[in-house]
Amino acid sequence: MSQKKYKKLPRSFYNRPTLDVAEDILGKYIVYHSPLGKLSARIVEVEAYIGQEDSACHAARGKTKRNAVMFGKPGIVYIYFIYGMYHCLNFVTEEEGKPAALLLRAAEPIEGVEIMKQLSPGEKDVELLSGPGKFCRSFGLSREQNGLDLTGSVIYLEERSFEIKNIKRAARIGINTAKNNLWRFYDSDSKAVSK
DNA sequence: TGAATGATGCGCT
DNA sequence: GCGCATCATTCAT
Repeated sequence: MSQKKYKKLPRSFYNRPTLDVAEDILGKYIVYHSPLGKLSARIVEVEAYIGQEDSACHAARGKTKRNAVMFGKPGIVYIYFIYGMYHCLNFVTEEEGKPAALLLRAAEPIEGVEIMKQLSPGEKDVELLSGPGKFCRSFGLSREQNGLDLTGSVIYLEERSFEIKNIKRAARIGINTAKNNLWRFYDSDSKAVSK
């Protein structure tokens, strides 16, 4: 299977202020070599969660077993279980010791669409990844993938093009505190943004 | 078409 | 126990 060699994003991409990474990550491609086959998608929506200054962040009240990877190196995957049936995928940002991450909320399916449909039966293509819980379900991600390194070969981000994005900012969804922080970033041109 | 609600497990007070 | 970085379904307007 020959194809163009794309640039895998290095750890330095994640080792920056989280809000900067949030803007830059829109339009990037996430690639996951799952047990079922290769999956990829174009990122169109993320939210920032930034440790100390953010009461809505899981890490705001200190390090625990659950949020430990947020305190570690940038460029690591943080996956947690929520509402008894869903998982959410995050990318750890900022230097080691400073807990911060980006929640991947939505993406457009690119490769492995048939596998995603198998994991999320009955969904229309554009809805397969249009929400954080749906993304993890369609990608087959769970806590077993927590802590994976984005600079490895299993899951990583790629730069594939420099297309124009129409980036909008808004308040985060499903959050009760720190509503004044407009830390949800999304591409308003995309039909795959969450509801 | 928008608001309310049930499903369901786990981490924290 | 309670609340949660969700989603699909039900019910009311």
